[in-house]
Amino acid sequence: MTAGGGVARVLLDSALPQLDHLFDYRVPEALLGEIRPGQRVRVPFRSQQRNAFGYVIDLVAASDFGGELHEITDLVSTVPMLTPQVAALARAVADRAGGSANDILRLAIPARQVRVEKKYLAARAAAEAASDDPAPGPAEEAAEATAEPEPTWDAALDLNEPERELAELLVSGGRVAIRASHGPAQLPNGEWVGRWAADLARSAAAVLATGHSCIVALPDYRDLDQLADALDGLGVPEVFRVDSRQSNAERYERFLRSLEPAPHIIVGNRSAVYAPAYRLGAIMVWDDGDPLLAEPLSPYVHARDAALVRAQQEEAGLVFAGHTRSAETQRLLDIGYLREPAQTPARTRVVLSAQTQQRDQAPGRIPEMAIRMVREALATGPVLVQVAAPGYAPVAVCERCHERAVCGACAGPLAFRSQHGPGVCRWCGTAATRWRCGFCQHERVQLRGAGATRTVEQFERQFPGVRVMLSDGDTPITQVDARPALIVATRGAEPRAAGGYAGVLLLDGERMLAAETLRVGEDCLRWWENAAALARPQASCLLAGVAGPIGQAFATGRLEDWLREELALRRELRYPPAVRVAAVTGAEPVVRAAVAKLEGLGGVDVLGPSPVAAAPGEPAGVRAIVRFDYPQGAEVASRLRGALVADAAGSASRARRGGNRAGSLRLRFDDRGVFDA
DNA sequence: AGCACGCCGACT
DNA sequence: GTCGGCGTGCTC
Repeated sequence: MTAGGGVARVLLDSALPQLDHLFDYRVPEALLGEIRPGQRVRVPFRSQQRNAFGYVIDLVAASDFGGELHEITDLVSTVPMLTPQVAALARAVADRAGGSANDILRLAIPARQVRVEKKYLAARAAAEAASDDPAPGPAEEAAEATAEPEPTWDAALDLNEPERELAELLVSGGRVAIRASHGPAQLPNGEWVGRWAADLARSAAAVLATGHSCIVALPDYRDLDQLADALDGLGVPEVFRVDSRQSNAERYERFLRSLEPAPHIIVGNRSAVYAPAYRLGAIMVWDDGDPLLAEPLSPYVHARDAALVRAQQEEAGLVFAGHTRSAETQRLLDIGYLREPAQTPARTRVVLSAQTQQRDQAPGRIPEMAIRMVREALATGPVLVQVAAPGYAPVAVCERCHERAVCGACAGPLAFRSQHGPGVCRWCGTAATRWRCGFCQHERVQLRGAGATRTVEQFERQFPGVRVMLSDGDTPITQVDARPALIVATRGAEPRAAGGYAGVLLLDGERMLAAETLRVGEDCLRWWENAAALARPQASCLLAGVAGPIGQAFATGRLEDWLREELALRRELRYPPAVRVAAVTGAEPVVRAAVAKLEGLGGVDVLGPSPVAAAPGEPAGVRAIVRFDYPQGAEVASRLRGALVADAAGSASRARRGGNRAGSLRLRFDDRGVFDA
């Protein structure tokens, strides 16, 4: 607009959905040539006096905004913190999930630390002054990116042929699902990690060796530790760790270094998928079925989905690796979006003992076959015993025939407080005062599932003189040594053993399978498989009390057989991941208005709205669940987002009168627990 | 979020 | 005629 003056398109820091678009500002004379895309700026907003912060997304010659432009007030920092790739990613991911780009940027960009930044910039300036050939700054990335990639680190290590081939496939945009090998691996410093970590580290290193960056996202810090140690063992430089345990200063320093135009490896938790990466070659996600990879903050985007979007946008490779496979990953394999490389991963021998359990009459007793296995294994090393997490309701079975006790009215699960008292149906609430087994007419139930502490006591009695340790959520153990011992662990809290376990016993499979969730089967396979992977190569893993297709799938390792059946069922019933879902919550009229916007869209159906319990500090509202086919995703998200923006306008005045803004519209896409109680 | 604008009822 | 209630909508 102004002659000679550039126009900056700015994304403001604001959680308001109405402000989630670009605003144009004039670049003042004093800042001409200084302002670059990605920088943080201060701008006047809604009056000349009040200010807002934001990121410069683009610089253009003229604005197509009708009104008069204000001028940028200040340049906050010369560092272009928001790379064009991350900006595009935030926009696309937010659009897909009905959220604001700002919500994603909060995960992508750490809080600025002025001291850290000054120190970093000073060190860089000094390095440039000392060298004839100044290192290019982040701003020159675009120019640099057109040059041929030059490996900064050539593996002095012995990357073998399959690893190099995989890396080549990935950096040219290949997408794969990998079942990782079971068993342990020893690092040069003598430490033991999972073999999966050593293998994944080599794959990431192979990507780096091609001159590309690689991002690896893992669910929790224990996984992260193993991968970071494995990379360290390989002597890979330029590994940046991103996790929630770092101090703000540390995190910001890593972030600044990852903005530099040099290939690097990012190892981090779910938000690592948003990290800046020079010349991104591949994104790897470990164990994508782990709920920790689902972001708990709005717009609740799962790292898997963000990785899918980012790999597509940057034409980077994509790896979903794990001992097991999520239904989502299986679906992507089935539709041909992912490929499975030809390989036969090492796998622990699995044995089922369902029959033994059936004959075992005493409640809560450890099956005879399991006792034998544990005794033999204890002769050579530590033995892992996996039990259900505390808080799991005990399973009620017929005392005589061991069939599950179900409600006479609706066949739902019965909850018993004691062996003798009456049961209550967890689905329909009917009290089963005179329960009778539907198979053998016996009248008494037995409660299965003892809890970790009781299991410890049982093993202490059964194996006098043997060390018995407990690792649970409250007091987790990370690692145990190679000496014989019994380690009782709640699922997910299993320590790893130096050299691997001599035996693994999965004790509460039946009880875990009784959880009333859509994903119970997938979750169980993941818990069992991850425990089995902790065994040493010659050892075996015994799963007690589980038969049927899921037991077979686990015993043979052919998880895909079970997953395909499961997916077929979900397709039939329109459950995710066969379809996508969005939960629409708020006051009834608001939810109805939002859902009404979807009328006439094919491939979309709506469940509800139905009342939901009042959240703390909120009045009871309603929730509708929208189910839609994948191709409708963009349209559904944009229409619901439209309803959200409209509601936000009204909600301000409602809040002034009513006191709070309760009842305003909330959206949540692809919530894995949306169908669970 | 705040703040201006604008459209109805009650007043000097 | 004008003042001011608050619902509606915009913020470059």
